[in-house]
Amino acid sequence: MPDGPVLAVVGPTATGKSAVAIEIARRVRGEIINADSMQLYQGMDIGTAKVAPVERGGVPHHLLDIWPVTKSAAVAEYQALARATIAQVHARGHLPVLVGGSGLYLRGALDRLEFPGESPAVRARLSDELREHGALAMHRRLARVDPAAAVAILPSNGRRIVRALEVIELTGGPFTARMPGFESIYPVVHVGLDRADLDARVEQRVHAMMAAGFLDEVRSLLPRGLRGSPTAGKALGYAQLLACLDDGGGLVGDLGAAVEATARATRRFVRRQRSWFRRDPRIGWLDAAAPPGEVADQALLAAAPTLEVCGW
RNA sequence: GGCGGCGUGGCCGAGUGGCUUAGGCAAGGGCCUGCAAAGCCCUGUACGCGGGUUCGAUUCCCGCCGCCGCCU
Repeated sequence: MPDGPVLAVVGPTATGKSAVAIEIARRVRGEIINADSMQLYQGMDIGTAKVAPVERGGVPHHLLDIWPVTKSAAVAEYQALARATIAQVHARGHLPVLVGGSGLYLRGALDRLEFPGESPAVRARLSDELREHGALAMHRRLARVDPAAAVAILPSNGRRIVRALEVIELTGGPFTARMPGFESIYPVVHVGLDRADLDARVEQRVHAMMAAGFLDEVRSLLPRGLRGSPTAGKALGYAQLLACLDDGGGLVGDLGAAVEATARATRRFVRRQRSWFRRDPRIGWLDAAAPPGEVADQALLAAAPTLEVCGW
């Protein structure tokens, strides 16, 4: 008996994935599983465009608000959680609908991907060394212990060099810097959403977020340790707004400039997301400019053969 | 009308008589196995117009146009 099917709704931010996913879930008794690395955090609602409970249309949502803002995100951990959640949804006889724009998280959940271990202590030490000696020196070291990895990782990419050295030190084996092929462990239907007017929507959305109290949200996260948190504090908008606030929540920066910077950074992010998803041949793209209900119908039409094979 | 300054690639902004001609931002493309809304890489021959000087001008000279400031 094959595993149950999974529907993945992917694509760049601000494209309307959440609404479409809810429409899909309503039609097929689906349950939504978040695949957005930042919506995993508690208290980050407005800035991550998290769907409010009342707007979820009675559809169960999983893996939202599971981490405190201070926690450093971890794909491997997410992978385990996502797979466990998928199994639970299957057990209920429902369709898991994975929604999000975090490419690596999506692949971690759905694809044959295994993450080697991590050690905060080793990582911290290597990061210190990186700061002290620079990326080039670290890259030379990597070249000595794992020439293949050194070839795959650019000498300027300190972060990946550190991770490679960390894995090598932990496992004693070489670091595989190559992503495996696109091979899912479930029968997955990948639905990609995109639209031509994204830049304008991003601009609009940032302003809407500000009007909805984004700044106060960031303020409220100050005592919870948002500033200086390794992952959450670097999220789009949060980083820019944080720079405008002192530790007491007082406004010390140019808010207008921060908003513009956020919109710009988001546009750049959209480009990176497109470049990531573009090369995944499994994704079937739909124009998200149509109403969510229609897009959902199209998505289910595309998914029908796979669902049928799985006995849906 | 006079005097002075300016006019550089989408924007900002250095600079130079020739040595493929800064930099930043924006934009586009790409990479990506544990911070991934992160991190990293690649891509721009432009000097207002017309003459002149010169082997050679975006850089010097003259004129014109435009902008800015001051003066009358």
